[in-house]
Amino acid sequence: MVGMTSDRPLRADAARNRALLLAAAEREFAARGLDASVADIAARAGIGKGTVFRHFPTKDDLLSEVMLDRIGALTAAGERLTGSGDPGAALLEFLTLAADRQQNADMSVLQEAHAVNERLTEARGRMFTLIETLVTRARESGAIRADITGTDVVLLMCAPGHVAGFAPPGSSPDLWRRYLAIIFDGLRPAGASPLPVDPPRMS
Amino acid sequence: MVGMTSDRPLRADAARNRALLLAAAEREFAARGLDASVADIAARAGIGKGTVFRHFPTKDDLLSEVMLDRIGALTAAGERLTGSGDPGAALLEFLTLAADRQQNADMSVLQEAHAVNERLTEARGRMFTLIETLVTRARESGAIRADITGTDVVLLMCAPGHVAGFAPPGSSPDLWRRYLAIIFDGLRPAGASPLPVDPPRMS
DNA sequence: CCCTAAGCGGACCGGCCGGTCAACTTACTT
DNA sequence: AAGTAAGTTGACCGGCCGGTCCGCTTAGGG
Repeated sequence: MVGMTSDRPLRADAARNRALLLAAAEREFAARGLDASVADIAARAGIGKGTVFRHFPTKDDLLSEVMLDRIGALTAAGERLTGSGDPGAALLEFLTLAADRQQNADMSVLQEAHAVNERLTEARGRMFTLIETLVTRARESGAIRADITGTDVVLLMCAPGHVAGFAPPGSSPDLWRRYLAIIFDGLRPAGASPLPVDPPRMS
Repeated sequence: MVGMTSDRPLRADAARNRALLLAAAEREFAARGLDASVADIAARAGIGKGTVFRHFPTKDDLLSEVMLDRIGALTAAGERLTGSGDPGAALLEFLTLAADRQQNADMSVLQEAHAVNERLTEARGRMFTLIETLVTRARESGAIRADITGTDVVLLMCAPGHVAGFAPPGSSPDLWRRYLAIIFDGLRPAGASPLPVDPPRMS
């Protein structure tokens, strides 16, 4: 019996604290990346540090759970787009959703993938498959150039948020949209120059 | 008398150690970013940790010196390109040099600019001016679209290395060239879509 | 209402890291 | 060759962080 998670239902206060904790962790990781400390997360949630470790045996487990939520939501939204009549617009919409996450560049934490949590890698795989589908359709419809692969898009999807993160503090919180537009233009067939290196293969 | 650095010439062994230290720091920062520890840098250089702090009062000062070297070399190379007859190619060549730095994504450390070292901000400013020049000429020659500013390029210049850094371990060390080509295509006039947000203003 | 197990929390531990220091070594001067 | 200032070094310090633990609180069933 490996992997059984639900022994019994959570007590009411525990469930509330767990939700507070996850929300706080999401905000804290978004703001400070992997350097966010467990103590700070606990403080932001208004609970004790020990309680964090009661809910998640490890900081990495907490991070995994947060990422799982995000990836799940993004994948679900993306899957709803696969039926769109305009594959190019669908891919752009998906990338917009992916880069949005309140202009944080931390979704990239996903890609580092230190925690090899089983459920997380599975969710990752599901999202990669989705992206492959969106990219294939966009490619076949002529919306993006022929030599772009799903892996390319996986690697590029967090770049707008990351790039915009370097802007000086006063800048528009929507700046990532500017760089998404530029990068997506680079994926279009118009005026495409030949690409010098083969795309990587994802594990 | 503020800013006088050269009281007297360094002793021979001290000069040698300083060079070893800077080389080791460059490699270590490139490999592990800001998380590189002073002890590891010292070990890589084959010197004691105390010696590091004799040469640089602070880890940030050491980092600043390394960045200063890099920015200086890159700026010098870039200034040699401003005379080129093909402004578009000159900009692309500059971006290639910038992203190259052995495919490390850590040049971005520059942009975070925690250390407000006076010389470093000056070097930064000189490089920004250079980039502005290269971009203006490329824009006026029609090599890149009209709505791209120097600031855009400053923010985008490290993206290829950063993006390629997420690729699985076995990938080509030249993968950044692929993403530089894609992003640069996004800067070209052909098939450009209107940009949704104004560019930021650099301090 | 009361009992108990589930949940909570903060003091505590070991390890790491940036930075200091005083004892030791070594390159240059005369 | 000898003196000395410059340079080196590793033990050491304080602070932070992930993770543990045990005494306390409280939800919720009977």
